[in-house]
Amino acid sequence: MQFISEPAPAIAPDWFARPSTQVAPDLLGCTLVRQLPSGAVIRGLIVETEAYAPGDPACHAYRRQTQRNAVMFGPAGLTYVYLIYGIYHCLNLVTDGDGVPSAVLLRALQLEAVSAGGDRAATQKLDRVAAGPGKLCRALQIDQTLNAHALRPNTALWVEHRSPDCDRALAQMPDAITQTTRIGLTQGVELPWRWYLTQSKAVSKR
DNA sequence: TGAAGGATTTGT
DNA sequence: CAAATCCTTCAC
Repeated sequence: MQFISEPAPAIAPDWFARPSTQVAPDLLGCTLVRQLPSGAVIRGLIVETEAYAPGDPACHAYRRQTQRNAVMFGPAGLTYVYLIYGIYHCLNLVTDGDGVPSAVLLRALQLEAVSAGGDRAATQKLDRVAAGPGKLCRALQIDQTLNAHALRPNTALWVEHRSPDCDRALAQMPDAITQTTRIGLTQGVELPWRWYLTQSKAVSKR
């Protein structure tokens, strides 16, 4: 079953103004849209997310507000992009109310095939290109210059709602979404705040 | 001012 | 399992 379909309405900032643990699973099946400076557009279905919340020792904002994590304390609907291990970038979407530091990490996308044309090998390869938070940002050419970006249609980055078909399919199938623990953390390891589309071939490894 | 370490990925 | 690689954070 494929969830990719026609462009759906863009998600408004208010939609993100809920706890990250609610937004994270709801983002599955939505489409992340990146418009490059050249005007080229890359679209990908969100297939894996993680939530970070207040009181969560793994959250960058756990200790206090700093210059880096400041955007997480702000209003919902903004991006939080940071550099990890000096090599990769990670893309978060800020959630919850103003003053409540929380966000959802986008861990994997199923990229929309532009001209795959039923090529099995090409499709399999495409499934791995954005499978992981670092690879996702590499594929979409996302770096710190996109930090604190407001998600709005026809800007550099925005998110579109699930298609009606996708929404229906996820609602009908109880096991369509898997909830489990987060990856790569040293703290908050036990919290089951990672979600992914169970059947997706584009989720991150490990 | 310095040192430790990280929400990752890749190759040995 | 260790390297790559650099920015952020915290300690002194």
